[in-house]
Parts: sequence; structure tokens; C-alpha cells
Amino acid sequence: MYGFNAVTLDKKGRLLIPARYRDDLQLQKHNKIVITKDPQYSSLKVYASSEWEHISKKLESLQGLDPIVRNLQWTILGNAYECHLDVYGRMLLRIPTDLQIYSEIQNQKQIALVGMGNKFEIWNIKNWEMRQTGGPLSTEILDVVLPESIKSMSF
Amino acid sequence: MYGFNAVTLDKKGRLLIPARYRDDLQLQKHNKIVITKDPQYSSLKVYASSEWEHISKKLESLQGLDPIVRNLQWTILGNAYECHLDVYGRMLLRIPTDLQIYSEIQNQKQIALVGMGNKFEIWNIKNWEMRQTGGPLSTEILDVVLPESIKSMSF
DNA sequence: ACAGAATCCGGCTTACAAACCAACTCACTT
DNA sequence: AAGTGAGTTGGTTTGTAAGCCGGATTCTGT
Repeated sequence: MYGFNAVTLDKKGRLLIPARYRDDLQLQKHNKIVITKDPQYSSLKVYASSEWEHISKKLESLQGLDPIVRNLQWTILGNAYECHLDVYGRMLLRIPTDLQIYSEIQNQKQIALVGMGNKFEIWNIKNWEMRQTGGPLSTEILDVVLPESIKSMSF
Repeated sequence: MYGFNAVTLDKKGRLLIPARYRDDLQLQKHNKIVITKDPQYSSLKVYASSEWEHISKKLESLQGLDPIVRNLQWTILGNAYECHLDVYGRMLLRIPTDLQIYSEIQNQKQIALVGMGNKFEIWNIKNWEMRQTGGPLSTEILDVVLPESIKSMSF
């Protein structure tokens, strides 16, 4: 499940997950997904439940004395919410208000869905476009030195 | 499959790939190809699905907290689209509008196809010619220090 | 506690775009 | 020169998504 998709919220605030994403998420079994904050950018990350199991277990197992690790745990685990899809693959945007504010999508009609393989991301569409036009390799300044324990992790 | 080919983009945004490219991509298994942005230049890259599997898995597994890695993931994974061959085995690619804009091929009749062995690239024909003659491109490589994890990768 | 109101949620419909298919042309081969 | 395969184009079909509607459920105020 890759690629960008602009998605509209209906009047009820529901978000339809495009069919090609749905199929790849293996949502047949339980229509359950987990949505949480991106620890670095103003966006949200959405995982199929199986993928979430994997990530959360790994995060939990990290030793919690390192302040960077604690911050990651707080951000990712502490802001994770389960969502369910209806039979048409619609997700009611009952994303908690603080997550909506965090990702700057409150009251936005158009939202960007970006498939990244094992997950997808939700962006304010303007922010996503700015990322795209800002130059493919433009860097953000990462002012912390990552501890070894999370060097091998991908979220 | 190497070398340059001039090809036309039809009114529906479709691009017919000459048979010799198709034959060399080893598409026997799944008639599936992936088209995505080139992270460094205003051009597009087309991979056979087997090659794509390899690249995407590797990219997904990289340290997702490094901003350069994330930019690469966004550009390559977040803009990847699947295409299929038609029933007669012809490669008629529908290029998404945003990719047409990125590669500056929108409303261009003549497009450059450049075979690069296990993949091929799609260029605005003027940009390709300028590349050949050393002229300026609208997008230049950004001077960043690549993390070790992607130094050994080829896209 | 009950009635009215507001919100929630599933189903249905319609419009549209993408995938499919068929027909025609061109070029190359034998 | 005729036949075959490749390239081109446009029409048709089908699947998807977005809006709409109405029943259900929860909430609120009296």
C-alpha cells in the first residue's frame, strides 16, 4: 500500500479509506486499526492492528531510563487510539481533538493519505504539499543523538 | 534494456512502453510494475515488481527517525503507484497527475524513456537533453551528507 | 422519567473516473 | 505483397467514492 491520495471528509466527518489501501491492510479479519502521533512531524500514523502489535511490543521492551526513549514511548504509546471501520471501509473521524490539532486537520475538508507500505500517514494536505515541494532531500535538523537501542527501529 | 527512446504521452495521460523494455523487465511472474518519483531529479522511475519489493522492503526497514531517511521514504514510497499490463501484454501506463507535474511531462507530446538495466526512467525530453549536454536542470542534487544506512543503496 | 432533540451509523444512489476491450493503422518480416 | 505483431486511439463497462437519507441511539432538559 503505497502512494498519495487526497481524501475528503463527508458531512458527518467520516473518512473513506480508498479500496486499494483497504485491501493491503489485511483488514478482513478485524476491522481494527490504530492511530497515533508521529513523534517528529505534525502528522498522524495509522497501523493495521497486526503491525501495531509488533511496534508497540518492541517499544515497550526498550529500557525506559533514556529520556529520548521515554519521549518516544509517551508520544507513540500514550497517544494511540483504536479505530474501527464500517462495512464500507469508512472511518469515523473520531480522532481525539488533540490529535486533530497536532496534525492540523481539524475542520479540513481535504486530507492527505500517504501509503508507506506497512503503515500510512495522515497529513494536512497543505503541509504534505510543502514537504513535497521543499526539495526531495531537504533536511530537518535532528538535534538529538539517538540511543543505540532505537537505531535499528522503524516506526 | 538500455538506451534512450522518445515516446508519446496520449490525451488520457497514458504512456505506451515499447515492447523491448517490457521484455527485458522479466515481468513473467506478476504483470505488475511500480512507478515513483526520483528522489534527486525531476524524473520518474519505473521498476518491475520484483525489483520494487527489494527496494521498498529495504527502505521501510531503515531507521525511520533520521530526517534524510524519512525524506527518502516519503518521496519514494509515498509517491509509488502500481500499474498493470493489459490483456495483450501491452504496457500502457497511466501516469498520475502529480507525477506528471513533478517530472514536468504534463501536456508534453514527446517524453524520454531511458533504460537503465533493471529499471527505466521517464524524463521531460528537454531536461534529458540538458543533462546530456551539461546544462542546468530545474532540480539539482542537494548537498547533504547521507547517513551510512543508505550509502550502499541503489534506487 | 420521559419527550424532544441532536447525533450517530448503516444503507442506497448517482456521478465519475479508471480499467477494459475492440478496432484500426503502421511497420517489419518472410 | 500478405500476414503478424506492435502501437494507437476511442468507446464501453465496471467499480469506487461521495452525497444523501432515514432509522436508531444517545443526550439533554424539564
